[in-house]
Amino acid sequence: MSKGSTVKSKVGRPRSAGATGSGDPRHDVLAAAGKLFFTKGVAATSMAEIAAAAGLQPPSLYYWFRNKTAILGALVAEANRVPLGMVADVNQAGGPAGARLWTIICLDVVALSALPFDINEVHRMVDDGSPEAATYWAERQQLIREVEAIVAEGVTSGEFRPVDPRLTALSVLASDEGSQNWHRPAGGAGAAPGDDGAAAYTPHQIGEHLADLTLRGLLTRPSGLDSIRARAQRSDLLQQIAVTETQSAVVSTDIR
Amino acid sequence: MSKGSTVKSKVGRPRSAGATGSGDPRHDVLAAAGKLFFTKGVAATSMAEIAAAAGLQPPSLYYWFRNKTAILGALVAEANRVPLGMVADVNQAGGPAGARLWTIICLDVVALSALPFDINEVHRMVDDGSPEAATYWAERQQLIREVEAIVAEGVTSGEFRPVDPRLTALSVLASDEGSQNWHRPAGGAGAAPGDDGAAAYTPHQIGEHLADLTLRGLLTRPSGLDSIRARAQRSDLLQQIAVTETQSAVVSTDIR
DNA sequence: CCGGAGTTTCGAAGCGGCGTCGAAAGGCTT
DNA sequence: AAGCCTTTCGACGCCGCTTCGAAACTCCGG
Repeated sequence: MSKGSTVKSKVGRPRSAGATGSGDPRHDVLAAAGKLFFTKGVAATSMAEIAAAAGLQPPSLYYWFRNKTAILGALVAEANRVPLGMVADVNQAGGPAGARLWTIICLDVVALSALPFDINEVHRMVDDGSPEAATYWAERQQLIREVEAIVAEGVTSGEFRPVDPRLTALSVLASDEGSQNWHRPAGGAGAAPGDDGAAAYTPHQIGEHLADLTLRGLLTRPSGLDSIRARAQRSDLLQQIAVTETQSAVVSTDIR
Repeated sequence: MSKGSTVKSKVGRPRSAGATGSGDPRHDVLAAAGKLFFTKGVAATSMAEIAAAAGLQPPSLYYWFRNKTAILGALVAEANRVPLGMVADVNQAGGPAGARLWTIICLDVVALSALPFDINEVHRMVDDGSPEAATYWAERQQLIREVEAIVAEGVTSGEFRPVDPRLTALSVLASDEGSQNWHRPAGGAGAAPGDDGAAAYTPHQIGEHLADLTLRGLLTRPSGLDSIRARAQRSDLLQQIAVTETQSAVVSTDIR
């Protein structure tokens, strides 16, 4: 076994079509799959299409990935890890729970929107017993717990109303995940067929709106929202939004 | 053509298995499909399984429904119509925009939770050009517009902060649709595999929590939330929740 | 009682998607 | 030159949705 990725190797049977791509077939497959998942949706994308886009015949995909779910799994790995890392950064930066939560909501919306697929579609495809499914769900549970902890902290400090932290954390993530597909080409729930939809809004706008709405709903002293926004904007964490936005959609960074 | 539904007719070729069910095959198919969609999810349910549960062979399904999407479409018809009728009722009952919106959010969560399938799964399956898809999306657009109108009304009256009505309406519906699957048996995003999940909460609890959070985020005078809750609880509209909850899941009322 | 029309069901088969198997076609090492 | 390893592919099986045409029965008119 080897699968010498990131190395442009000349070993192995040559392709029927001339060699195309970067020299790292695994990366090419993920890039092709991400692009197709983005434009057509996951279920509507066939292995044959992915193979063709990657310059391979369909069976060759199974040398690099166990099955279609594994391809999705490799792309999905980002889906929780990016927000999780973000939460860690925000927590390390410190500050009141309100400011941290505001930043997290805003960044989470942008991060989810930047994914090459609708995260809701993933929740249905990855419900088998595969290993990547297990890690995905475990990481997602951790993300919920992290948000829950921040909410709980805000409640005990008196910064937030006495809400149920777990329920609130779930609500926050549900909003984020529900809004991330408004601007997708393939039948988004907001940008429905035959309608202008919500494509007019940028992920950044949506994130700020959602963060405002949620925080104002939580704060004991709603007038504190302005200072929270100010503090969050000052933090350089929001600068990363620009980065995340540009690298969007098409899996430019290599998946690992 | 006839398809004499609701009539227990003795015409037609007899079934290989003895005649089972209510005498209305169309209804039997929908009931069987609803039950299976609920327990296994839509994608994981095969036509053969639906046929078996309805006491038919697979091809016979296509006498009553054009295809699998049509079965889903018949079940989905409720998904928008119930909330739409509810919004009409609430608007007719009158009162300030805040109280109406609170009731709508709460009822919408309960109504969506009572559906025999995950509405998010529908958003992906019904993106073809079929007629029931068109009506579904049209009705959904109308639901968005109704909520948007209430928000706009609250904003102009000064009851709500000056938010973007459309963005807010989309956020509200996104939350509702994101939370409706926390208590489903088949891989809900909240009640994830290998975790206690959010199954502990009833749809009613979730709805009230979401309504509180959203309304408090919108109200110019957050302290008004208490009176809104009181007013909403007084309205007999909430009594319908009990009804909706009992008739849940399994498509007891005949679909038309 | 007979024959045709209408209704409902089914068996056989097509098609397209995912995934497997074993072999083929190269380079690399000895 | 002879293996060995890596990568790719062709042929194939299986399962899902769906179509087609015929079968099986009732009903009704004569």
